[in-house]
Amino acid sequence: MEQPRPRPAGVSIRTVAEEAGVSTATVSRVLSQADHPVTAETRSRVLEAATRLKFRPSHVARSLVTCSTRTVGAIVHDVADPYFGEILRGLEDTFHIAGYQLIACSSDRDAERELGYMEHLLSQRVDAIVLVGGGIEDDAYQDKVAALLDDYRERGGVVVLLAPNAYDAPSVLPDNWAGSSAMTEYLIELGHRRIGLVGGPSNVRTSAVREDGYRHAMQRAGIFDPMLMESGRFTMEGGARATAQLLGRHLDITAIFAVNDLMALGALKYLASMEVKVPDQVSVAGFDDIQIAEFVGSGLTTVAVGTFALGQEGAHLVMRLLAGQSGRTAAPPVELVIRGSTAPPVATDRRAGG
Amino acid sequence: MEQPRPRPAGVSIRTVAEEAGVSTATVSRVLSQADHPVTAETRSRVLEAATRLKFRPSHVARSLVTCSTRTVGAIVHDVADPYFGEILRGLEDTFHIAGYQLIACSSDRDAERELGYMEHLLSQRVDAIVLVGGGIEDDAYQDKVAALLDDYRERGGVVVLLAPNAYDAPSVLPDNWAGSSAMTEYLIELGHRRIGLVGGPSNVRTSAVREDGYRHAMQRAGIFDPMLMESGRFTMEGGARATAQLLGRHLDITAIFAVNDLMALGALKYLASMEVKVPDQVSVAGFDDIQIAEFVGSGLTTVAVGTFALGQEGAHLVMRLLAGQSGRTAAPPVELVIRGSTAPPVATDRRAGG
DNA sequence: TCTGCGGAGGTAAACGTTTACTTTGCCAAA
DNA sequence: TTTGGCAAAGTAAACGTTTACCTCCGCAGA
Repeated sequence: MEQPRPRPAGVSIRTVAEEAGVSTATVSRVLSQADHPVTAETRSRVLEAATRLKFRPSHVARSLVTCSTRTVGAIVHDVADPYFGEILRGLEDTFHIAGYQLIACSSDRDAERELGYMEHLLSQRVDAIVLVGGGIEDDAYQDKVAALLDDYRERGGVVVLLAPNAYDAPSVLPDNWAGSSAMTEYLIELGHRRIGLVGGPSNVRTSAVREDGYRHAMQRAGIFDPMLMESGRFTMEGGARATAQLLGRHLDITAIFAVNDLMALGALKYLASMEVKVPDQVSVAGFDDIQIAEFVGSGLTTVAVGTFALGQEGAHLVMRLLAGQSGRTAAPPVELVIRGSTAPPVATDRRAGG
Repeated sequence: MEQPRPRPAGVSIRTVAEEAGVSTATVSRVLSQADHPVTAETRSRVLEAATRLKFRPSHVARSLVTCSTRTVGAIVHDVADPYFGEILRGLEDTFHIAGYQLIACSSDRDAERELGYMEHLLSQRVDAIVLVGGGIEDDAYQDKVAALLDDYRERGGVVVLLAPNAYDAPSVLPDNWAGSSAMTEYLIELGHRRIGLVGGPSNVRTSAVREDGYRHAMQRAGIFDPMLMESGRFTMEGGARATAQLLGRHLDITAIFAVNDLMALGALKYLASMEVKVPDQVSVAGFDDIQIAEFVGSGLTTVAVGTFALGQEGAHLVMRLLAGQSGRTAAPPVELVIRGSTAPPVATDRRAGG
């Protein structure tokens, strides 16, 4: 199984100690900046020996004794998805400053795979686990997750949520519901009535919450119609397909709200292929405000969740918890970003009797 | 410095051994699937005890003795950049199957930061380091990298390159030069003569290589003009800015070739804001074929490097090397992907006496 | 009956650090 | 001169595994 790598002629702390003519304790004290006093002369002797031998303390040995790996695992749905990429970057940046490493895990929204990753991370003894992707709605899976994570936290592990999840833990969650209903309201205010919703997989919580915000706003305006909803995978293909479905129903849809930017891009692509003008004939709005959103066509109207900042906040929360401080769950505000893909519907009503 | 997490009432292999009434060696043999024989009855006793105690072997202790962390570090320029995100995903997927973890490091094309990450990874005793981003052109930096990595490899570490680098190591490199010259030739064949090049940072090797392919093709056609070249950061903003510069020179540019898709998106954005029609007035081509390329407007013409596959190949190469097999450097072919953003230049020549 | 062998299990020494607990001087105060 | 205290260093026991050896036992072959 394990390829038995030949044990390298290891230069360990002991080698350095001999070279410098001191004990290993002293070397450790110098190299790990412990607060034990060491004379300047001894210190420099150690430092010199260390560089001469190209010594680099083994993080794994250190972890074993300190019970801290200074590593955190982030479980996302897909690193290749810009939304997660950006959050990851936020996490990484602030963790990096504090000397923490980040292990990225793409669960692909697959319960099996996600659990596998979690177990791996637990074995790895990561100091914390950040659940970036939304939880999956599946009882058996949720039970296992809860068992695993409860156990983990009992043993000192820290868990932080960056998306809605059935599992309860400190979190920093953008207000998906508010963003979604606000965007829907905005479209309604523009004058749209037949607003199609392009939703994500029904078993992903984030998606469900955003759909709910839409539904609420539509109902409040008295124009909700379940036929206006369609869902697909959280990808561009998924968005294109769902849009095709929606338009295929001939409901005189004048606006499409996709619950994530990638799906909105798919919608745009489909509309372009059908030669439907955006926003002249159909408005399109997304959610997330990933970086490209600003650069596609005349800009995609969307809900900014501040991906990068979200990651940073998450990392800070993790570190506060690690330091034993009580991490308060936070809910950063979301913000409507109006760009060129939305406009009032055309005044001319194609239906008889307006 | 280190927050001294209270040493958890650890359930270790010893606890399990006692619970099952066997020695730690036996527990280890059962749990690590060693080939030492164990009776079915003992095995099940151990397994039972382990689950009863929720025992999960410590990867860090195991790493200490096996000299293998089953972890590899990937240094990219930016996880939030789709190009790297996709490669990372390819790496992760195939590493995951083999039970390896991936630590993602965004160097931000900063020599200091990259070196810091490398040192961190070495301390961490990762089994391999994958350099995904192109090397930076800076002698002092390159020397340090070489010193670090040479030392690392002497001690059994594996280094793999996924982009051109001054440092020499096994690699899988898409043929950047060929792709770039092929794309330029394609634009020339379409009839374009004034083809602007939107280049990346001059100190990033990948960028330099791609620019060189362009230059070669242009010179071969006898239409090279350094004024047609402009560069910026490898981002959408960078692309937009460089495009603005280029067009500001009034060179009758009819096509723009950006050396990466993100920059091409920036170019598209700028052109849209200037109400320049693509491809009617100006053709735009990119490089990389990131996922969104297909979904922006009528599709971005680009050079596919097979990001995902590149990652997969890279991971396989790493594992071959780790297994002691000689990893042959590979150069997967690139491929022109023609989409809607390119077309022959307009026949009407605005210049007098054309 | 003896020998040898192989299966099943145990013992204990690593692996490379940190750190609680010494020890050793040295100096000031009594 | 003793005492106490403190700075600077050393000793050795962890941390949680793996694994090279060793032991024990039962059984087949001579």
